[in-house]
Amino acid sequence: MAAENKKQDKREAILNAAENLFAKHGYDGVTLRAIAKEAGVDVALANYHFGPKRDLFDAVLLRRAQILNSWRLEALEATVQKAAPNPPEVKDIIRAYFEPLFKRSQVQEPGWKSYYALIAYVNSSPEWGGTLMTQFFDPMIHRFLAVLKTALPGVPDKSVYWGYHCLSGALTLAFAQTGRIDHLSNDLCKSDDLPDACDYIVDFIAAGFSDMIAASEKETATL
Amino acid sequence: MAAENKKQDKREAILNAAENLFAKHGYDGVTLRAIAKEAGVDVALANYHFGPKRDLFDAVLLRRAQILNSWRLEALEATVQKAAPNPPEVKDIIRAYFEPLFKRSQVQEPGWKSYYALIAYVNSSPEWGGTLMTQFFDPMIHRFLAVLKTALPGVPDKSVYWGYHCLSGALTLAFAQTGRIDHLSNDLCKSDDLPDACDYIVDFIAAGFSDMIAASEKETATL
DNA sequence: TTACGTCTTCAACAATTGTTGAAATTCTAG
DNA sequence: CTAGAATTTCAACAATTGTTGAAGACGTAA
Repeated sequence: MAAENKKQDKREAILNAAENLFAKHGYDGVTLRAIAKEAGVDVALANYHFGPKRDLFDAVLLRRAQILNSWRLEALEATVQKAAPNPPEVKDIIRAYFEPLFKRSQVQEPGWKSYYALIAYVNSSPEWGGTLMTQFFDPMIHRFLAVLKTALPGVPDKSVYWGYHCLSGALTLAFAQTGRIDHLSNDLCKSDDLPDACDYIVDFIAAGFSDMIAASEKETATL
Repeated sequence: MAAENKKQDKREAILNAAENLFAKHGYDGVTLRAIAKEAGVDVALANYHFGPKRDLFDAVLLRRAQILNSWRLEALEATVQKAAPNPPEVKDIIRAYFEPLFKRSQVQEPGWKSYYALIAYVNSSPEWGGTLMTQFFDPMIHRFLAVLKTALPGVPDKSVYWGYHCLSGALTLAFAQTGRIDHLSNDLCKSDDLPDACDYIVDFIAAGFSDMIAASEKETATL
């Protein structure tokens, strides 16, 4: 069985090994020899398939990026459709942003977990956070922000962007799965139980945005 | 002038260079030779003062950790005192957690900015996020959580801890100063303008916690 | 089979890594 | 000034790094 994947077997094995190791130790913390060893493959093969080390890193990032974007855009547009012609509820928009990443059955696979940890590494790296995230995820995020603004009439853009910053930070830290929240909470919270984390984070973030509406209403009332 | 700091001049120069470079490129992305060059010092000197590379990394982290903890505990206890015998407002507690890091004049120095970026790197690293952060910051954080719980009566601990997760994620991403929010917002938000970021983040996070009170009251009302 | 293009390994390269012992310099106490 | 200690540099080490060209193994179509 599974005879069809034999051809690109080792190529995929290299990507998997690289994904896992880069996520754990960062770009510079991983050697091509470590990747080759974990993939059960000679060192030179990585260079043959992907070129220099840096290109392999990009290949790992790219492999799952479009899948991720399509999951989220799909959920977002469904939310928009459902509420039309009104704008969706804030919480439904936030849910559309998180749930595809946290509640699909696939995301419990080690491959996706490694990928998430890798995204966390990239997003909080001063070296690549600005450029690589932009390159892979910006169109999806701009669509998300546009929809979010329709649900937050009268709220200044600056507040929305800083709100997104908080959202992104919470998401990034969840992706990192450092086990820190487990330790702090005496294992009341499990950082690798993504579906469970999702509900709490969505509630918290949605409340932050919803409060902006109340604040802006209060402000206009006093004018 | 400044004759007194001559003795430990180069030792400090090594710490400063290491802080700056580790923050930018991570532990494995920096060589001792790069640190020595930036410090204007021979390679061997780092080893003489700090031992192996890993110990230098710890020394960098340790140098400012206690200062940070004392700033925050000071602000927190002042908030507690002011409100006594009642628990403080949620927003005042959050403010005590953020403002010492964002609004002191010192924190605009490049040294502190590098240190913050380094904390961001450590906190979101699966390799060290669990252990190093615990080692340096846990007592302060537990005190903070204890005070926060007094302001959130009836709120389940699990919600509080996940709320802290969101808080920590937002703070960590702000520390990283990747410039991403600048780009997303067309420079409406500046990731290196920490005092400005502080107000928005505090409002957002405080709203997330405050909403827990409303949610728990609603729940008990329906019983 | 044979021949050919793709995939994989082997062996080796120049460069760089963290670390160390000895020499040179600077500081400090008497 | 002098002796001894602390600091700093110099030179070199064994190990590891990413990369490469040639040789081998594999699959496939004639």
